[in-house]
Amino acid sequence: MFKRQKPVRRHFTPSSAKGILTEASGASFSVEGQNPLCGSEDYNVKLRIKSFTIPELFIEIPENATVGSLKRTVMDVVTSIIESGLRVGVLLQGKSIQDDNKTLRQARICHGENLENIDFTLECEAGQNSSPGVRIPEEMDFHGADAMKPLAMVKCEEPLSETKAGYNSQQRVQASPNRVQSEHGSVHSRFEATAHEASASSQAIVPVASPSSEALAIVPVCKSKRPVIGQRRIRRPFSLPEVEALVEAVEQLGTGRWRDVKMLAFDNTDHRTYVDLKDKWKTL
DNA sequence: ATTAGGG
DNA sequence: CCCTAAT
Repeated sequence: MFKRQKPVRRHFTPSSAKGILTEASGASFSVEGQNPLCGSEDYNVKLRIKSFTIPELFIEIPENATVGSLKRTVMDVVTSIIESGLRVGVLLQGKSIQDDNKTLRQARICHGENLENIDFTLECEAGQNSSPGVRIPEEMDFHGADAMKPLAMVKCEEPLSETKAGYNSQQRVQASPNRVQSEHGSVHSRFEATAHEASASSQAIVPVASPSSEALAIVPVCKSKRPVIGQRRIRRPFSLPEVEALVEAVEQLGTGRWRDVKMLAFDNTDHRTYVDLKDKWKTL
């Protein structure tokens, strides 16, 4: 007989998301110098970020997994990136601009400069500032991801430590435009996922790019959940696909077997516990 | 660790 | 979603 498998903690490591500017050929912001207001010194630099793209998402999932679980896995990765708290970084010519007090002009982000190589990066917060009210934009625009070039892969490993509490990482990721290449090798690892009969296990690895230099030391991952204990989880309304998956699972298993429902339909969805599923069913 | 319900 | 008593 087999005992029910215990829930495995999976780590989807969010690593990075890069902001790319796309416009015609790659970079996508337009810089214009105008000076509507003042004198000769007042130019406005217009930077338009059309979309944020996740450089490369590397997911390893068994062939017998369902398309739905694949989608949820991807969603989980993306969500955890956002959920973990993000900070914006600016890189010009591959160099990270650290001094927040510089004016754009001092940082050379201004009219007359070559702004073809500016990058906006999204970095995970080191866990300290988790604002309770972090919202997850349900409609973040990630299109165009396939246009990116792989940069570096980060490997996510299962922390030896047990709890999520211990990981605050500054996983930062960078993105660099296609032109920037780094010569880092890519490594990836898998997580132990428990697979069961038909249950699908999946591991997701998120790549990170380490661009130019120092700024990014990549670190494992923080389970995306903030280490802060008593933190109330952010509210994440069930999406239609989730509701459908829940309904289908309950149709098969019935009520009262939430752990199985979780395994059947949400096995790779870390943020939905069987208690959550039970609660959702209650409100349906 | 799970289930079942109230908070 | 959280908290918990009861399994």
